[in-house]
Amino acid sequence: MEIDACPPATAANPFHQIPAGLLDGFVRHDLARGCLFAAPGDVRNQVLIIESGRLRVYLAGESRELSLSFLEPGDIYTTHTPTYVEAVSATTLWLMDTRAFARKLASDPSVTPVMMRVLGRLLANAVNLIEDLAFREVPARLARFLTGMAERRGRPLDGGIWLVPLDLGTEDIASLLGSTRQTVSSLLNQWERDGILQRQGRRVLYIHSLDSLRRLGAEA
Amino acid sequence: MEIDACPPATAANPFHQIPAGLLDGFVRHDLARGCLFAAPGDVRNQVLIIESGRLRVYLAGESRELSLSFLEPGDIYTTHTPTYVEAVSATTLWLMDTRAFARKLASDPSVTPVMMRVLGRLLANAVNLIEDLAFREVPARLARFLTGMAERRGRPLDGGIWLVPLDLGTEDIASLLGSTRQTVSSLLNQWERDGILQRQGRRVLYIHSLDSLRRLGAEA
DNA sequence: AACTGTCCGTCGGCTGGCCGACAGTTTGTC
DNA sequence: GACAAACTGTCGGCCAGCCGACGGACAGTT
Repeated sequence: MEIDACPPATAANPFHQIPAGLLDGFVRHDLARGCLFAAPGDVRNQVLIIESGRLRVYLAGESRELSLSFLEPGDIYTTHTPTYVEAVSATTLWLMDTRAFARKLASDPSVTPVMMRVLGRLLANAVNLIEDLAFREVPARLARFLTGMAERRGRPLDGGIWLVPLDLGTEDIASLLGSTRQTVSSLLNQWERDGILQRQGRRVLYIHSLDSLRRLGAEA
Repeated sequence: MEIDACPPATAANPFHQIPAGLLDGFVRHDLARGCLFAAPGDVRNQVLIIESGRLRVYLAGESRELSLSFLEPGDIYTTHTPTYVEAVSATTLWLMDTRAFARKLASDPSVTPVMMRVLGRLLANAVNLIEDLAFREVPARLARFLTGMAERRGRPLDGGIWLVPLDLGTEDIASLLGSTRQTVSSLLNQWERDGILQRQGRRVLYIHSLDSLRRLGAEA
């Protein structure tokens, strides 16, 4: 699962690496934690750039939600797509109307490659998620999610053990995988019994055999 | 299902409505029927414009394939995403390297909106497909696919009946929906027995009750 | 300590729909 | 018009995993 739930920590805020000219015409805006910023069906289409905080992009069905990605400082997104966007923590971002942005693109071609890269990355993420949903079963998705977390966030300890901070509840993980709390719960406990991993409290995960997880993730 | 398996029918080949300047720098190329044109992991990224014929864009798992879209004359695509692209029938297309195309974009800003629209449409399709896979069951997906075809391609006849050209086999439809031939076949036949629709040969579909289909598509 | 809200583990039932199999039908080709 | 190749309809077996239910563990709060 290539969901970007947990990008690598960077010392500097990547927002400040954005070329100054790009922000011309954007308006600064603050969102409180928990604020729903956009929903499918909104008339206004906007381009947004995150300065600080964290946004969650997700789809909602009858009784389930599926998270597509988490936006972090420096990320650019557009509400063109019919998704919900919600502030997971207090967030500062810069906004511009899609129409106005299109005019900006026409007048300043240097913006184009940035935009292309943004769209390309969104598209690649979406395709990866489609592959997961269409071809992989829940155990494989969970295993891939965990190995991804370990690679991005984990710290290796002695004896091939990895310490992975994990500040998501069972339900949150399930929502990232397009599965349910119960299924994820029983898989995690099964693997704990198998000695593949170990949960420590609610925020920390020890992975004893990353290889086993990789094998599980490659299956099906 | 908003998959663009079937863009709006136009009397003339839509390829010839493409502004002449857009093709500058592209190279004409012919593909035989069945030819695999691109696969994930290819180093070359290309932009392609279809002149005639038909291409299928798809993902492949262990033993199943999922079609993302069928490309028809006038369509533009880019192999940026890790997908397979295959000629379903003999196809003539115009190619350009992504790098070169980026330079073209920079020098001729009028191309940008076209490209943005292409990427935006791909992204919207992908998100819709994710929603379908995550939240909707096969009957709802099929119903939405059919109503989409009717809206885009269909012609209303007398008595609320719609004539919808449909040159896809059962298997093709199933692959667009992430389902199987058997399931789609039995659903279509069930609905035919219910009087909702009627298949005429392999290329034409009559929809007697678009409302029923809409209701089926809204379910789950 | 009792009360309450939130989260986790586990079980059994139920079902959507995948899969294999096979027969029947249409289409294309020589 | 005959033969192959490709497509379609249908059935039954089977299983991943959703869903509801319930009890236990851990906070807080009074």
